[in-house]
Amino acid sequence: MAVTIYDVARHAGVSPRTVSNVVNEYAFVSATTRERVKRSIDTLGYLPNLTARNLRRGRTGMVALVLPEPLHIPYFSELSAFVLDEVAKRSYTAVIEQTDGEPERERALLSANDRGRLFDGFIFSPLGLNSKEIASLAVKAPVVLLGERVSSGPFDHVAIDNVSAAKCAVGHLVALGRRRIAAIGHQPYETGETARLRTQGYRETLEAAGLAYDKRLVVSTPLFHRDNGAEAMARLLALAKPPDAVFCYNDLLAVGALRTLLRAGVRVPEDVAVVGFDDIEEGRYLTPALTTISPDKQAIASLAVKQLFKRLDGDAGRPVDFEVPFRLAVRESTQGGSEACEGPPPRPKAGRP
Amino acid sequence: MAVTIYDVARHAGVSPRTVSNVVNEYAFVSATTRERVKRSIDTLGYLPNLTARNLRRGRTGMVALVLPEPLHIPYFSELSAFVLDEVAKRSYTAVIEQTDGEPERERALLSANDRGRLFDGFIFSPLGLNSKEIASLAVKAPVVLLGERVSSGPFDHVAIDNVSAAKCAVGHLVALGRRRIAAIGHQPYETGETARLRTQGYRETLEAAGLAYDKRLVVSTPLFHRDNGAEAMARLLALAKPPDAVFCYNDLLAVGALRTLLRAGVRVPEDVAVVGFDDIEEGRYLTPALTTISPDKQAIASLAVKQLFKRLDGDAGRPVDFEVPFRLAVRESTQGGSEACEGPPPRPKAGRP
DNA sequence: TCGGTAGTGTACATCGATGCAAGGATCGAT
DNA sequence: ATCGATCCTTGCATCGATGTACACTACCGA
Repeated sequence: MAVTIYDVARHAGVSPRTVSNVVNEYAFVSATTRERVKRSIDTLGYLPNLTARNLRRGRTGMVALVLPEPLHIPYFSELSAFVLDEVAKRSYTAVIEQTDGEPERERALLSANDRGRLFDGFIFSPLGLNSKEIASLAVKAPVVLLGERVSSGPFDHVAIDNVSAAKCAVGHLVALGRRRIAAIGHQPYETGETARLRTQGYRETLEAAGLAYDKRLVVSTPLFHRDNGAEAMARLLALAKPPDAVFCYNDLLAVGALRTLLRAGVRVPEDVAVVGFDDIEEGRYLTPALTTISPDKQAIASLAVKQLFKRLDGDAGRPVDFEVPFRLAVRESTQGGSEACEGPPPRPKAGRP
Repeated sequence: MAVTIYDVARHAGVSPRTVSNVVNEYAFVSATTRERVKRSIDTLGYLPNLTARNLRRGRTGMVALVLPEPLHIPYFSELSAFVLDEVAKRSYTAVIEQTDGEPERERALLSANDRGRLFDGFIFSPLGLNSKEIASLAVKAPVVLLGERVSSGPFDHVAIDNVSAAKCAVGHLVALGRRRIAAIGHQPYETGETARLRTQGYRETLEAAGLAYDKRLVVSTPLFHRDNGAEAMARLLALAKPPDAVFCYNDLLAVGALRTLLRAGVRVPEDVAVVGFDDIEEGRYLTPALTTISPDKQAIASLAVKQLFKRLDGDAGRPVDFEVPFRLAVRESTQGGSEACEGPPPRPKAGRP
């Protein structure tokens, strides 16, 4: 039915191998032959069967982008758009897998128990599995981790410096003269490494500024969604002494917090300033527009994909950690002038010992 | 390296063919053999090589979800999440392709000039190609179209009734007593079928209510993004007689419009009521929360995927049109009581003549 | 004249699974 | 004892491409 390499070979009067050589741009094919074959290919409308090619080459031609949340979470959809593009540039196919943070699903995907070694490599944003579990998985394909560092695990890793970023955000609030600065999004769970780092940055900044660390101002949330933010903010407003600023661990929490504030008639930023994290597009169109930590998502995508393909091409060097640049995007929800605090330069950080 | 069917066969002392029979749950395998093979499979950790299987079966095991906009557009990311799940349920892999509405890219994907018949089927949300062009493509794989109907083309089709939905939205504004109702999102372009239908519903509702159709209140936008909405709203506010309500052709436009209104100190809904279209999560957390037409996205995804798989399973019946249910979600941006107007029941509409 | 090598093209095996068709085994019926 | 039918298992070919190894032609320098 479909045109195969044999059909082309017959039509051009050469062997299938020669057709293959032309298709793959093997150097030693005479100009004449090459032209003849190319004409046959065009005439017949031949397209290589990628399944066959991949079987022969021992690859699947696909990499998975494993996400801990459904695609409708803006941070991940924005990131995914970049990753898809980067992968497509390399004539590979990227498949998005949604784990919903379920450890079982993450395990299954990575250890390829799921669809049967369907992927040549993984870009993995873990949630359900903690560092040790991930490191202990016997994964055969290259994996690049996104997000929190798996300490000295066998994987490459791309992440923002969460402590610095949190310091940047909270420092901004301090500089604006805020004194009761709350935090929304702490996670006392096993997998909440991101949250822990951000809380650390928050705490250190307060202490450096001579502000007391008040437990009641740190609200834990099970997830990082809008409704969690709304609920957390409600709890903060109910305090005897409510905060005059909030640092939300992501923009969705901030969206929810803002909603609660505005519904309660609290003025933002006059009464309460709000800072988010992620810089999703949604935040720029809020009223007031959201001040937020803006990680370079394009950089995350391109560093991760680039590193993954290095591994696919056989690079067997030590695992590498990349630190992704970020900046504070100051907008109306804090309104201060334009504080500058930026992350590191856009390049690799260091190989690990 | 990887465990193959031969390894299992040797280990279990049977032929590869028998292993295959067990894996594929062929009926006539003795309980004893089946058990033995299964044990070997577990012991060795065998996983079928899907590439090989697909080659043999003449399939790729993949379907493409072809989107006209990047994934970070909320409507599409929400829809994609559903589609991915539906496809995964069927042990197939869904791949998201972003065309950015480029006709060339759409053409290439569908006519499989791109990656070489990589997909067994397509769920295609067209933008760059118009009805005729799509219909004229010589696509071999089954295609289910999302969005505007390709009149009597050879494809199955899932869409909302845009005219009714627009009527529902505008009718709601009329019922609230609004008299100068604007529309944002008209598209005089060749591919703007969605927009045209919505404008039609808008216009018919006005006329039915005895309100004049005023060209100046209908603002065209090149795209359906937030900034287009913001800009369009600014233009409307600059009119000598600004509107007292706006019907936006999607929620992103409404987000932008709302932003402009709030920045200008216009009260919503008191001075201007706003209705959107799509019911993205973002709208529910706006202040004021966005009234919007809520299409059943889960239904879109499941109808489209179900129909696609019918085709993959060999159903060669006439092309079918599905009409997707919708409802008006009344929220703060119009604030009226709870108008009810719903779309059709959730089932197939009709086969075409 | 002969060996060497660079340039072209081909034959055959192979990647890992499944379709096909036929070979045995078992059992009941005649 | 023989025949069929049913149940179970297998050998071989095949899906469409590419890796390997080798054959053949020119042309080079010795």
